[in-house]
Amino acid sequence: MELPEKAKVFVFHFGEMGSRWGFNRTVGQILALLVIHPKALNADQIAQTLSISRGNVSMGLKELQSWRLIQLQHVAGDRKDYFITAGTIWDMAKTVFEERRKREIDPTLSLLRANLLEDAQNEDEEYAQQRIEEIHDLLELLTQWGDHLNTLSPEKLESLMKLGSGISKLLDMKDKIMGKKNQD
Amino acid sequence: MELPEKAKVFVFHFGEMGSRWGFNRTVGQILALLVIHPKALNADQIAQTLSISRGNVSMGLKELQSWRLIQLQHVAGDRKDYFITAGTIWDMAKTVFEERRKREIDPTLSLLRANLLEDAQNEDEEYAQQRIEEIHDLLELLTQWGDHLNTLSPEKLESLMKLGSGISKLLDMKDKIMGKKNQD
DNA sequence: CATAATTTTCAGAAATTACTGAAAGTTTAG
DNA sequence: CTAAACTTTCAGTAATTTCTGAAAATTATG
Repeated sequence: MELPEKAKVFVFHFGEMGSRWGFNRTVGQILALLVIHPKALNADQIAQTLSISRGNVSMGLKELQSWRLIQLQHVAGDRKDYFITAGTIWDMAKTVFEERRKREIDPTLSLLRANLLEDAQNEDEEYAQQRIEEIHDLLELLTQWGDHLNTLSPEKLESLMKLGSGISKLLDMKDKIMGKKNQD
Repeated sequence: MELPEKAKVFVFHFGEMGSRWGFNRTVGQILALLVIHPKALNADQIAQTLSISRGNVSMGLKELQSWRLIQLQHVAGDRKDYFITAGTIWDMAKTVFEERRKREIDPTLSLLRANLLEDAQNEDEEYAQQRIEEIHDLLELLTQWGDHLNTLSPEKLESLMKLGSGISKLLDMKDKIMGKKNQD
């Protein structure tokens, strides 16, 4: 399957960006291909289109499934496994945020929780302790906030994001009404 | 300089997580070390403490400066360059978000902008075009939102994040008051 | 159950990324 | 200007990651 020029540019770009997004070139390319392709594709089609080995495609698809970004789709009368992207672009973005949090924040948060309670032995350790605690609190806040945002419907989330500078006014408004009860 | 056990755990963990955060092991370790160390450190101290080569430290410090996460500090009576972390943990988190956006989103946004305007030649290209456009819109929205959040004071940002599920109510409130003017 | 179709695994090869340490470059002091 | 103190660069090496392709495992068909 030969891709149109524009599609190629898109796919190669995803390949190049892949490593910055947490996966490798091939995985990036496979994802890009599935994103722009209207119909489900099987592993051989992907391998042939991207000129990569069958084994590599298998590993890439596994990786993308672990990210919950693609899903299997069976095609009637065909024994092969076909794949499509999981949900809308918006869904995928949410998933990426969640998965990245799992991989980039959760391990650190666990470690800090486990190591946080013991007290410091001297002044230097006291300082270290404090900064580690700050990191812990920040990561915890971020995590909780991410959870909350994830419970919002796409519409609400979108309208929140589109508030722009309105968010500041809204916060002021809330403070007035609530009488700054939650201030610390 | 020998680190206390707890500090070691922290530093090594940052080293291991480094690659997930967009830099390498050494850079992660140097950052962690500077975060928990109360005083500024010079390159030799860092190299010795982490048991890595002087050249590697030089490259790592350069990288961390390009991330705007550390800054030079001169120590009176000493010709060596000393380094400390740039700002509070909170400041650093903001910086990381900004820098990651630059590295992970901006290049894609540029490409999509440049490639978005031409029209599709057939049905398949039309589909690809639409999905690419969705990605473009999403990235643009994310970027703008990030910009807005960055203009908020740390206090306001924190109070926004601490709203939790209150954010949903606040949005409803706003819709009522504004008469859903901005709805699309 | 046998066999054909398909997917997965994984050892070795290739490609990429990170690190060392010595040489080159820069800055400061006298 | 010269020398000493310090930093950066970078060629070569080491470590890590990715990729291939053939063999093993799995799944479906008759």
